[in-house]
Amino acid sequence: MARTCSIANALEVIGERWSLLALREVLFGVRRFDQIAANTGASRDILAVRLRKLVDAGVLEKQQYEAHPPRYEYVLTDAGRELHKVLLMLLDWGDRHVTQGPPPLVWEHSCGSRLHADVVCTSCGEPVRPENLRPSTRP
Amino acid sequence: MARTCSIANALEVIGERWSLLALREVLFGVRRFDQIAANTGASRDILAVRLRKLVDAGVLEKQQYEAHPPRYEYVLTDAGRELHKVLLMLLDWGDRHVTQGPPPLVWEHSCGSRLHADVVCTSCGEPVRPENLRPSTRP
DNA sequence: ATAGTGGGTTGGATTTTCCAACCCACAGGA
DNA sequence: TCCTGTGGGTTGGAAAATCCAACCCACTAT
Repeated sequence: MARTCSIANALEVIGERWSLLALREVLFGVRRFDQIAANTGASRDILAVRLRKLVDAGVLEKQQYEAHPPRYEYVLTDAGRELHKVLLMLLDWGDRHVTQGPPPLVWEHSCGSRLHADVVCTSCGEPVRPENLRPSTRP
Repeated sequence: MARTCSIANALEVIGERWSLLALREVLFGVRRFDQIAANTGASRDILAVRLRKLVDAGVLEKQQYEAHPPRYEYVLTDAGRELHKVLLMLLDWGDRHVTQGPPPLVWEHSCGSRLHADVVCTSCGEPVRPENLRPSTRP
């Protein structure tokens, strides 16, 4: 039987094609269907399916911003905002190991510097390195 | 035109179905085709395609471990090992926002504690929060 | 009256994915 | 010798997902 783990569970929600790119756009402040479609390159029908699923999963919310005609825009829930860590790590990995040349997009941190993020162990404060971790299943 | 960014580039390499689960297995020390197939649930033909792509992309390497008959196992390259950060953030997000009940799988850090990771800004050392970052395109 | 906008939905073609079965080279046991 | 098992795949055909262009509807602005 396949291993149950929260990576697999997370990917059930956000692992389909276009989902993470749509969430990137919303995190960047793009809220509207047409702009999300244009900026991601997703086809409109699939994007509609993805956004519905993300709303159902509690990652996005539809907010009405106009009454007549009714118009909605997409905003992140708390759960959606927490995805910034996943996106940041993906961006970092892509910059280092996939993208040729300088990064086409950088993030700025409120401290004023261009953002470069480390993953550190909450207990000991040390940066996490792959050789220092191992999986263990719960009893 | 769609936005170019390293998130999209990264997803070109590792964003297809089963790729990240296969990499999770290799990071966990599972190296062989049959075991990766069993632990992920991927069908064998698709898994073969994914592993080939990951090898071509420089994320995995095939290493011969037996001469007659020739047998290979999959190991991570440096680029592949760097994906532990992405997987860790996905696991954390899944634990918090998708998985019901206690996490089915936890990681232990070499410092002895159950791993809980923070993302911190390399410059100022503060934990990164979504409201403190914004995208900026390079000139 | 006409054009444009926002947020979709529809139909049909194309691509992916799934699944079970098969293959091949070799090893071990009866 | 024959039979069984293992590791790492490949193949064929059915089922599902995706792509694309076109359409729709309610409204606003010109």
